[in-house]
Amino acid sequence: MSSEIRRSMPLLSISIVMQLTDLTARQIRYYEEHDLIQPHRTEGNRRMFSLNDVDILLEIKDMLEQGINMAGIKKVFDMKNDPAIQQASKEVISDSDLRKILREEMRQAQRMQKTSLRQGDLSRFYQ
Amino acid sequence: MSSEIRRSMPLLSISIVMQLTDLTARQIRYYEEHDLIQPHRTEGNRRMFSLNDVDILLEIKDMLEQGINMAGIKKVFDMKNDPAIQQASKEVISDSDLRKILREEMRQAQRMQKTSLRQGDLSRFYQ
DNA sequence: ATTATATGTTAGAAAAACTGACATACAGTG
DNA sequence: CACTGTATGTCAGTTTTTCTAACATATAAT
Repeated sequence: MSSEIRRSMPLLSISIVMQLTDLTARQIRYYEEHDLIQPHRTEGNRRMFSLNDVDILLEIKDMLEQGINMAGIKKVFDMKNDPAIQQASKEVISDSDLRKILREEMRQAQRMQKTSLRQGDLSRFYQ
Repeated sequence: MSSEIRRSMPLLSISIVMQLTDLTARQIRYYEEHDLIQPHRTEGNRRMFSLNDVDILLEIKDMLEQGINMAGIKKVFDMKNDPAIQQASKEVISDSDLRKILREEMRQAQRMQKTSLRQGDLSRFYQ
């Protein structure tokens, strides 16, 4: 999809992403360390972020504020990328893991709603 | 207009603008020197460009390739910003200046067409 | 032949970003 | 209560990026 290509263009330096997300450089790098984002690198090894990355960072921020930890956030993103898990089909996640995630999601249900809204926050920056 | 605000947000470093426009840093700074763009500055004095700036740079590039010089480009932008000149009304530009510009525009008419298209080139980067 | 224009190149300085290490607040657990 | 793990702060030393200013140069205009 060409719109994916656009939104995934690595145009933004870390300082701009800090402003856009209100996260510290430390936090952004930490989330990368945990594989939640994979910013592009320049020849000189500087991180370059796409608008997609910024969206993801805003989601991470919201979920953290809701008390979900890295592991939980990772699972949530995994679920997004693989709808199969929603059918509880061939997923490689243990039953206890799955129950844990679902329980968490239940408990945070209303606030998750707020998260979904928050996701759209960045739309004002492109188009 | 809020869409103006979006497109005028200074998000891009000069190296990214170089990639996007295929201009050198020297060229970009030279055009700024001639007041064709006014990039924002960080606290540390680094230039930060908006998508609008990039569009303008692409227009400058096209016009230069068509043989229009800085002065001509300046006038073209002035005309854009002040539609009054199109009516040849209260403009502060001398008659000879005006004739010169118009002659230039005539001669480059077909290619100016191409320029207008070129302006839209960047649309693929936002939305 | 001279001048002006647009751009290249270089040097030295300053800002921004990187990694890695150590510090710490807070939550959860035995 | 002491202990541990998690997410983040902070600092040091280094590298990359960007800045200005100056000088060089090719091409076009006079």
